[in-house]
Amino acid sequence: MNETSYPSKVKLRDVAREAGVSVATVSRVLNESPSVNRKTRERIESLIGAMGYAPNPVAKALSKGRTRAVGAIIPTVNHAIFAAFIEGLEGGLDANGYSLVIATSSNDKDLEFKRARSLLEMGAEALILSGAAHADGLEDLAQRFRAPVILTSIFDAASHLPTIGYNNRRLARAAMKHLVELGHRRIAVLHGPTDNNDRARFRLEGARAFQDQCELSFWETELSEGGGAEATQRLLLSSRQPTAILCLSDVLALGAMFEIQRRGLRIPDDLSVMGFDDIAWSAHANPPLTCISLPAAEMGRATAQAIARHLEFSDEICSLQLDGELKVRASTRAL
Amino acid sequence: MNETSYPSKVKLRDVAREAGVSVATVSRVLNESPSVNRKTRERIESLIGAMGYAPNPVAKALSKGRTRAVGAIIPTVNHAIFAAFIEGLEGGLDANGYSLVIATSSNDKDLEFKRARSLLEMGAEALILSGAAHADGLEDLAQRFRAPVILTSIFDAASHLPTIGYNNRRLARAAMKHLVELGHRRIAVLHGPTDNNDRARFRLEGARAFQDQCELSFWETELSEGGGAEATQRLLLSSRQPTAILCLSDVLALGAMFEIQRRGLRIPDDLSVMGFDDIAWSAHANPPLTCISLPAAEMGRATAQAIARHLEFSDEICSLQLDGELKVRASTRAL
DNA sequence: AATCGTGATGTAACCGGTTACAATTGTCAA
DNA sequence: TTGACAATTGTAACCGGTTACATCACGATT
Repeated sequence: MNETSYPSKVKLRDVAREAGVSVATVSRVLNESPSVNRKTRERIESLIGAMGYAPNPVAKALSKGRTRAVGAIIPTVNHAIFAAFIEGLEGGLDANGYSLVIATSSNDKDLEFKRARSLLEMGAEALILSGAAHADGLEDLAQRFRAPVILTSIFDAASHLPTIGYNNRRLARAAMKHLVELGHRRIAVLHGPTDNNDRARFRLEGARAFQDQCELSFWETELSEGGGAEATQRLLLSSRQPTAILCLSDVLALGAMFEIQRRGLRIPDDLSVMGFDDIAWSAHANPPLTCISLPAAEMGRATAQAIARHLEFSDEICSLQLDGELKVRASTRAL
Repeated sequence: MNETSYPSKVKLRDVAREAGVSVATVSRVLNESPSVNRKTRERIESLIGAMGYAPNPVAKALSKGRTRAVGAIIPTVNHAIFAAFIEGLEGGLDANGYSLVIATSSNDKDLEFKRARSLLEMGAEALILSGAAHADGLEDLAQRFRAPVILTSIFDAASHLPTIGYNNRRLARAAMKHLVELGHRRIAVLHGPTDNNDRARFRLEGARAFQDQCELSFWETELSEGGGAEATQRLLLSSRQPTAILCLSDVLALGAMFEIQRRGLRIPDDLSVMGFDDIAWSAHANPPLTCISLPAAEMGRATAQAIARHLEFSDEICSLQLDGELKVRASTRAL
């Protein structure tokens, strides 16, 4: 430490002066321009290290017209599946030199629009959203800022915006198929709010595809463990008891399992329970939860990759379908 | 829509030209300088609206020397308690016109240091960390960037950096006290990794305070539901069975409950279980989990407030102790 | 009438980088 | 010797705002 305790921020020009060259040359060294003499480059590089110079990213952003920031708006970070997604996303962006700015929408389209505007005004170079349904004008807005929009958590080949996610409808069908193949014919479907949440709607549609083959009942509730418990309580009081419950989100399944066991019923002997997401605890539940497993973290990484490639090399952002997977564990049984 | 589909970004100077004034005047209108003639101001304001002008935040940041971005580094977003914190933080910052940039450290000090550097180099005006233990030099680094550092999830009046959080030691003592008052004398304490995690260590110390009054055993495991299940499995095989398990994180408690019930034991009849955090599902578990409830979202909001006030009005950031609360539910019983 | 003060606005430097273009130097072939 | 050319480096405009300071018009004061 031979520096003063508060080295007033060293700038490009300071390095240049010290090195006896112009700012342009130092800038070239920083930007790995090939046309710098090797000795000069080395001298400047060591000087940069010695002086502890770090380029001001704001100035760089202004002159390059690039912020290297990406904005993501998710309904809530407080939900394991989004958290896993964010984790993958942040890791993937960071590895490519981008930073992630997060905002939450609480599934409110207007709020989402506001947050989108502020992210874009902040300089976000791309916008990551969840689901397919958004406020009118959001797309125009992003276009005005020339920021690509990527929809996640869903896959829709027909969407004119790129989607990176799963085919929720198909996966819900796969879940139903599993239950039906086990012999279940009376199935209760628990799901979160469907307005303002198209993923929930798609999953619901997938489940409904089996309406002819079995007796389905649908129970909407708040998307939380409490909601799962509450809906289960209701359905256990209904006249025709199901033999299986399909929860279109694992958090609902957790609540359902709690409630079922609270009533003294056994899973899967008295009632099969199936989830959707495969969040961290699902494999360790009692009994381990059969569910559709979604690669949320991978979705985050894939999204990061696609954005980085688009922003760096103008590669088109292609929709990408990630495969969910049926994880048969012990919470479902054949009738 | 009488604009072309891609209105090439309108700038301050465009508005100025259109209004027939200089850029300075328009800038004054934007910055609410009082010395602008009312009629001029109104004309410019309406023009700003009509032209859809939005100031470039990067340019503003460069000239003002302010980015209005705050960086937070948390171990993982994929954990309900951090997620709740982030939610409160993001909301609080947004309300004050700041944006939140998130990075994760995986409880790795070196990685945390790297992430801190990149956040600061990005222009973060403040740095929010978790816990008290950080890489050497991190504080110097932040000082060099003149960014205040706030430690969260802990409260330590003696820390020379401001801390906003709970007294983990005291709260762990409160948890133990509850169990002891219920008559428990053989207690197993489940906890996550303690190296690189001082919050875990503090909680552990708090629990250890009761070492004289009762027989304690400590079980370290991975901080996850799986870890909780695994440790519980081990401890249920041990020779001296505890009458109660204190889990120093709710996720561990969830795993523990699953495992206990998997073994056919009843909670709390055969074994009391207590948690620490009070995450979303805890109140709905079967049985509802007795635990120490931490106001994580409030911690986020308080942190946002403190930072905003510091950055706006240079108010000193004061340490703030938030009170956890013992929530007695049904997973513990008197012996 | 000359001076002064005040409110409103303009001018231009500045924030800290990037980069097009100009300038300089040295090398080599004609 | 000299012109052409390549390699290196410098100059200065530019990114889009902010703001200190200068300027100007106009009514009030003496």
